[in-house]
Amino acid sequence: MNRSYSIDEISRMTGLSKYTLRYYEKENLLKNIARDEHGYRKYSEKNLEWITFLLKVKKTGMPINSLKYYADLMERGDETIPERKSILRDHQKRILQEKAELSQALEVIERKFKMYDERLSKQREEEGH
Amino acid sequence: MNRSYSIDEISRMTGLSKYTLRYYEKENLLKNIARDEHGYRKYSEKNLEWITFLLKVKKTGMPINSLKYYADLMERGDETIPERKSILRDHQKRILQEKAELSQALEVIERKFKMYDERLSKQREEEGH
DNA sequence: ATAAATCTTAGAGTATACTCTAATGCAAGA
DNA sequence: TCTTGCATTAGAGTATACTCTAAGATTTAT
Repeated sequence: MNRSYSIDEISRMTGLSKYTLRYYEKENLLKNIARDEHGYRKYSEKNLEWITFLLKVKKTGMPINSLKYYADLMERGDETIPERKSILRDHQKRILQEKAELSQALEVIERKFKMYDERLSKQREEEGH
Repeated sequence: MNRSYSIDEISRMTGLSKYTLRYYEKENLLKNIARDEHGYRKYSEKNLEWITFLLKVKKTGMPINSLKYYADLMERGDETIPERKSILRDHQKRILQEKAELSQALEVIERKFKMYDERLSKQREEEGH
């Protein structure tokens, strides 16, 4: 099972437009995409896995530039693993900070809800008298 | 204590540049900012509170347009509280989704770490023999 | 007195990440 | 055969959110 996927299949599977897939390739975020005898892109399982990983990380705020750098490291082989780990560790930290930020925002919103509910019930009281 | 703050003080307190503070005002995200006798902005505590709230929410992904709409609702008075609550509820949902996204990303990154560590220890084994 | 801070409007510039068009051409399916 | 899908390059357009400049004017601080 060494199956490959067309750009349209990958587009549907990842939610990225074909434009974006070609753009990522041009920007060197996606490398080593095979071609069939007519020059059509043939994405491998490995390609798909990388895209999936990339999207997960990108969605959590890693900019394309950093991902490009990471992709370059991957291409350079296993001796770059320590540096890749270090990039991921940094991103991990940012994710944790971001989670803290989100929790704080949830608290702030909860407080607003309470404030609004108090105001609304006061209004109803006044109407009742 | 009805103290007010200059644009420079607010800038330092919020981390927003003066440009951005003026820009937010122009975009109607910030309203009812008083002026002194020379036309200088005098931010009230209320203004500051709103900016703080706005920033917390903005940092968690609410676009300026939505915040502008929210600010408009605030201006229209208490009868818009239900709609404001609904906006905040929607944003709350997005934050929870985002938190889930972040947790998933953390897992993915953890998996990568393990993969890398295995590869590195295999390398060391091979060197050992 | 001089430098630094404030104000205004209008608009240009920057950064990121797409998104699409144009023009051209090959290939496969109904 | 005709439509649809794929390919290319180069560049324009969109959206968001700033960020800064210019030019002129007043005010405040050293």
